[in-house]
Amino acid sequence: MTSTCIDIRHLRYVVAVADAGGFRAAAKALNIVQPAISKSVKDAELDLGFQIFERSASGVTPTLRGRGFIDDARQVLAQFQRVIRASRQNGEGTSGHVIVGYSALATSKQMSPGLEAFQKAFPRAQLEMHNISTDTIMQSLRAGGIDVGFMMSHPSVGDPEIAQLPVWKTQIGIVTRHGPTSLTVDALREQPLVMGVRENWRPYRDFVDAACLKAGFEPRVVDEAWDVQVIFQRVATGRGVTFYPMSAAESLPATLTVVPIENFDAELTISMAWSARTDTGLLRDFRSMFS
Amino acid sequence: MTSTCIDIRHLRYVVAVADAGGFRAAAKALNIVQPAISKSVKDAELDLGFQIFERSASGVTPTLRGRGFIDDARQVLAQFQRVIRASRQNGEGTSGHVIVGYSALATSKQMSPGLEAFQKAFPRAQLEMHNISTDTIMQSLRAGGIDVGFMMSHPSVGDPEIAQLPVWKTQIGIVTRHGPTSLTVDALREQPLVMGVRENWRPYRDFVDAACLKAGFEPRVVDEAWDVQVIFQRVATGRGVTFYPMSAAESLPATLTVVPIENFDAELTISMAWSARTDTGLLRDFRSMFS
DNA sequence: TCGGGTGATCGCAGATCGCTATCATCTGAT
DNA sequence: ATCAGATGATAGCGATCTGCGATCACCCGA
Repeated sequence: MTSTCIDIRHLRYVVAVADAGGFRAAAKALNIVQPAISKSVKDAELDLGFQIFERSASGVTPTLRGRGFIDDARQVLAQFQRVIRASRQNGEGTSGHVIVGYSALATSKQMSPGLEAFQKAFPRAQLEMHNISTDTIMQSLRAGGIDVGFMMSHPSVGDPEIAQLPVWKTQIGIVTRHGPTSLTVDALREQPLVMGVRENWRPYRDFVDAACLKAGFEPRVVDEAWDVQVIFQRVATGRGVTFYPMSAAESLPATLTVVPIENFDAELTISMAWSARTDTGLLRDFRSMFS
Repeated sequence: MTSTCIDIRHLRYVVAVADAGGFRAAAKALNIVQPAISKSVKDAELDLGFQIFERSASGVTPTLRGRGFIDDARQVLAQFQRVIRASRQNGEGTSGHVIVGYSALATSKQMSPGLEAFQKAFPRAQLEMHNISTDTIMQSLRAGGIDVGFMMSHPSVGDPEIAQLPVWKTQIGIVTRHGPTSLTVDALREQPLVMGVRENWRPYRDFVDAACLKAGFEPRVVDEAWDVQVIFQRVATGRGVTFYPMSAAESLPATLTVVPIENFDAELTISMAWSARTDTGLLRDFRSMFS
C-alpha cells in the first residue's frame, strides 16, 4: 500500500480525460499511452476516495462528485501554469500579471487606450495578450486560463459565471482588395464570400447569417478558413470578400480595406468578459480602465 | 539533460525553504534529507530560469524575483491542497467551499447567526472551521489557506492586502473558578494571572498590557500556556485567573465563569478579515451574512 | 586555528512512470 | 447471431526519478 499522494500530473490527466471524453483520446492528446492514464486516474480516485469517472464501453462520463473535482482541478492547473509562466517571463522587479484573451474581431484602436492606461498606472504589472477565438475565450475564462476577454457579445455566449460589459459598438463592413468607398446591399448579394469556419467562428457566423437574412439574402460562402490571417490572404488573392467590423480597420493588411455597406443594419457589440469567481484586486483595476 | 518539469513537489519545497529560512531546516520540517531539497530547488531554478534563493553560509534569503515566485507558489499550494481536501470531504452533490479561521477570542454566540444564515442560504456549500491564532490567521489569509478569519482587530495586524470589518465589540472580563459577580480593579491588581504565551498571543497580550497600564498596574503573570484549553485548565486548578472577552462566556468550561471588572476600560473589537486578492463570489456571499 | 554551521555533490536503493502486450467487455454493423 | 472495432483494465519490464547516506567545500565565530 503505497500512499501515492495526488500530484499536478494526476490533475492534468483527469482534466485531459474529461476534455477528451475518454482514456484513449486523452492519452493521444497527451502523447502518452492509455494504460498510464488508467493508472493515474485510478490512483487519484483511490486517494480522493470516490469515483471520478463512470466507465463504460463507449467512453467515460464524470460522476456528480467528479464534475466538481474536475472544475476545481481546472482552476488549480490554470493557476499553476500561469504562475510558472509568469515567473519565467517576469523581469526583475515586476509584480502582478493579467492575461487578456481577445478575439480577432475585437482587435481595434478602441482597446489601446485602456491597455496603455493600465500599463501606465501599473508599470510593474505584466500584461499578456493572447489572440484566441470567442469560444476559447469563454472556456479559458471558466478554467482560469485567462483573466479577461474581449470579444463580440451575443446571447449564445451567455453564462451566469461570466460577467460581461459592453465596451464599444461597431458596424460591420466588407473587406475587399480594390477599394470602393462603400457598397450597396445589392452589390453585396452576389459577392463570393470568404469566412471563418463555423467550428471556430460560430457566434460571428450566426450573427452574419442573421444580418444577411434581415437584408433579404443568403450569404454565398465560397471558401472557409480557420484563421483570420488566412481569410485575409484569400481575400487578397481575389477568392472573394469578407465581413469584418469597421472598428478593426487598423489591423487589416495594407492591401485590403474595409468599407461600409449602405442600408445594412449589422451593429456588433464588443464586450469585456471576466469570470465572477476569479475577480481579484489587480484585475478589477484593469477593468476600471475600460469603464 | 532531462527537462524535469516543475511539479507541486517543487513548490512545496521552495515554500518550505522560504518558511524555514534554510535548506536543512526545511528538510527537517518535511521529514526528508537536505540533499533532496537542494536538488529540487536547483531543478526549479533551472526550469524557471532564475535564482530563487541567494545562498550564503548563514542560511538563504530569497532574491527579488524569488520573493514573487514564493508568494505565488504559496497561493497555488494552498489552492491545490484545499481542492484535494474539499473533494475528499465533499459529500454527494455539494459544491462550494469556505474555510474560516477564528481566534479563540472570537468564539462567541455573535458568530453563530451568520454561520447559520450562510448554511441555510447555501446548503450545498461546505463550511470548514479552524481554530487558529491571530498571527496564523493573518498568514493563512495571505497564503490562501483560509478564506476569512475572525479575530481581534488591532493596529498591529494592519495589512494593505487584508481587508477588515469590525463585526462586534465586547468588554474584557476575568475568568475565575469561584464565581463572584464582578471584580474591582483593586481586587484584580494582585491577582496571579495565567495568560497565553506571547509568541502565539501577541496582539492580545499587548492589548491586555495596555489596558492594565491604563488602569494603573502591571499584570502579574505567574503562568503561560500555548493553548486556550490549557489556560482554562490552569485557571480551574487554581493557578490564577485570566482575562477573556465577555462575549466568549458560552465557550467556557462549566466550572469557570467570566465576570466583568468594574471601572476597567478594555473593549475588544472582533473583526472579520479576508484577503482582497482572493475575494471570490461565494466568499462575498458569506461576508454579506455578517454585515 | 578549529569546531559548528551552511549548502552542494556523488553513488546507490527503492519507488514511480510510461511502454508493450494482452485481456475482458461492450457496441454496432453485417 | 456474429464478428470487427471500440472501450478501459491489467501485468511485466525498463528507464527515470526521488530520497538517503556519506562526503565535500565553504564561511563564520570562538
